[in-house]
Amino acid sequence: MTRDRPYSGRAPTIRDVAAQAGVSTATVSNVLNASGRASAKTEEKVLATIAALNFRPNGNAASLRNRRSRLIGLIVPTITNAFFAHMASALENLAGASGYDIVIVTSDEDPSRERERVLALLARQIEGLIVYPSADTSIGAGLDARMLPPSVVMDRGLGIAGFDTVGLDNEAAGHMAGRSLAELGHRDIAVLIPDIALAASRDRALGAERALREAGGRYECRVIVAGQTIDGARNALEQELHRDHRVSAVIAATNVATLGAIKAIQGLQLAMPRDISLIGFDDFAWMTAMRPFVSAVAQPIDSLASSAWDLLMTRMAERAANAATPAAPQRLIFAGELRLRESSGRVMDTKGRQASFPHKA
Amino acid sequence: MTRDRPYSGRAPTIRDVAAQAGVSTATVSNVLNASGRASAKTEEKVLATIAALNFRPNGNAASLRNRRSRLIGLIVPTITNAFFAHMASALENLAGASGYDIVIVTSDEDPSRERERVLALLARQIEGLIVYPSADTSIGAGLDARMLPPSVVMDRGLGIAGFDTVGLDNEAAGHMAGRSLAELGHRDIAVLIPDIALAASRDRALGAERALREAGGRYECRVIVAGQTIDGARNALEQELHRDHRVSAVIAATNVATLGAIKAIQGLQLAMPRDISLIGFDDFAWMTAMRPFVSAVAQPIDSLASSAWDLLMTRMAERAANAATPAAPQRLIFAGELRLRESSGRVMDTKGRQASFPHKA
DNA sequence: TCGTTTCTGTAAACCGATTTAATTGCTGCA
DNA sequence: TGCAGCAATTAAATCGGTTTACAGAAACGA
Repeated sequence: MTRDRPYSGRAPTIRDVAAQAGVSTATVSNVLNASGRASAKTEEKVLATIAALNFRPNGNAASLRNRRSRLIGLIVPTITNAFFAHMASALENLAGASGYDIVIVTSDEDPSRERERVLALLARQIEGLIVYPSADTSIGAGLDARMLPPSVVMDRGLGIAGFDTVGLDNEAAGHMAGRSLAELGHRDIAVLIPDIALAASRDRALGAERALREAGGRYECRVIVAGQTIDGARNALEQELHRDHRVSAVIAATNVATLGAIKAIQGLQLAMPRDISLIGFDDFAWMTAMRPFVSAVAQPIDSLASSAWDLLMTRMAERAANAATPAAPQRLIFAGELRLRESSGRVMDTKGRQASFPHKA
Repeated sequence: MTRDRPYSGRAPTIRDVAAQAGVSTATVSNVLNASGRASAKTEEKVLATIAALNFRPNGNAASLRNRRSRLIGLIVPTITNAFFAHMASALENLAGASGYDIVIVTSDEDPSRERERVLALLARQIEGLIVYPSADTSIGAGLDARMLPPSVVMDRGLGIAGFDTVGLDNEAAGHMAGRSLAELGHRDIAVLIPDIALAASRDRALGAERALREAGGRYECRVIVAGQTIDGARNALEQELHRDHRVSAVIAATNVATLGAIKAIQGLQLAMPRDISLIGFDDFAWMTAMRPFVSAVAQPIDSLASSAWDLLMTRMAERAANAATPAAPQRLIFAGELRLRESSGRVMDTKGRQASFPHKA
């Protein structure tokens, strides 16, 4: 035998509690919601039966009646990327403090999957949505603001009209990295980005290029589109470094690209910053666990999260108040922070490096 | 002006569709659920109005009536730990394939918070639960199997009675690492674990010690309890290495501890594996991005996830069938895989290392 | 031709909570 | 004594779907 009673049919409902306590369901509901409508004596009695029956209200039923799910959707490309994991965690904390739950879903960078996931969230009656869109042009492959609850778009889709937006100043962040390298004498830079179609990536590359341009003289800024995987980034950079021996510095525009770049550089037996400099993006613990410590542009995750949250709450309040004229969509842009460490340094001549390539060219 | 219509009151319901299409709600429901009960002509008509009104069913209402939420809860200590993020991702994929959604909540290693989160999940009528408990003795600080939907306990709580369990063979995994080090001649080993109260940690340490014991002769296996943070692990190991100069190898029992250990070793200017050997746990991309590549015991995340999922589905089917005598709880244990890389090597005498400590002792 | 299936379709109950409007029973006061 | 005012309580409607039980019509078999 495994348990005293097999599985005791249904969970108790508010009706069971009411019957047992000898009151109406309305009264039970009142004490549940602490509306102060019940007398102390009744309240005590009801509370006692609730405890005795081990009753817990069915949130779905309440949600149906209330039209309030206390649920916020968060859609990210993948939760295995540390940046999104940290963002999710920050948002979860903010949500918890306001009595909301967050349901995280992943799009795998696929707009049609994103659409499907968003639709699933809608069916669950989410009250708000925070999205890292997988494409810049729309949420969920063309879902309209009218079909969505209050939503804020993060980072990538800075251009999607009609939505509040929060993100990094990507152009400036790229510029920061580029300028730092330019000041160290680098004029031949490769920028590793996941996807040319993503404005965030593109802007980081554009910023880097502007920095080189502003430095004056000749320069070459090679943008390498490397996909969303570590190995993709690694292979793309390895090929590039084989092809062009003049590249003396790399900017990796995401944390995934940063890892790929490091692997490529290690694999080629190049030393940072002697043979090649690297500035990565996002800043996680492993970046200061390896030698050399890797320089990187950090995103202010907590600020991004809390302003996204505030924006969302404001918008939800507005809609709840049934505002006739909603405020114009806001756009909050945060600066990245360049954390200069050991992987980026003064440019050296690259003869030594060329010698280390055993191939014909 | 912002939009043509302000915010058009309520979303359309199945009643709106029924009225507009000139049928009953039952018929609409039938075509929604493709029960084949409607004629082709009616179905077409209904589908057309659904599209015209942009109707999407309220999942909460369906869920209330069906007693099926298609929701599975997953509770992990923190989603920012790469191991849990990967586990969550694997589970999400499995769930998606079966038409379930997963809602991930975090306990922050705090049993009372865990309880609160589980209760919130219950209120949302989850049909199943997968838990990495924050303490070994129970789920949600004492929640009883009778109060929970079908649940599987992961890894840490291998001892919680009455639940299906899947996890790593922690003792064997620790033994693997310990034996490898013993074969390389190490006899003084430190094992960095997050928490002595967690059986998983303890077992890894115990396994390591057994390996040393079996190697014969004198040995010292020092278990260092270092908490759940990278810096905690780092500080604890730094202190230990200062205190005891004979320690020639470290086993870091989690990925967090591994990162902390690397930082400590780097900070002390020790070289791996010359001055000290390291075997970490869990295996993520950054472990092969740094030099030396770090040796580690990898967990078979996909196998763990899919057997947890299968177990859960089986149990849910059993309960749905209202089985009088549920099958006895299962316990699935998987072997870890030791990936020997560069951070662990033959023991050397430690004179050189002692010289690198500038302190008095 | 009549009884029996088979198809389509619907009215109404139902899931489990919340909320509104009404009711009951007191207390207080003129 | 009569009635307003208030506190405590409840019956019933409601949220938006699904499902059951039943009805009418068409098809079928003998």
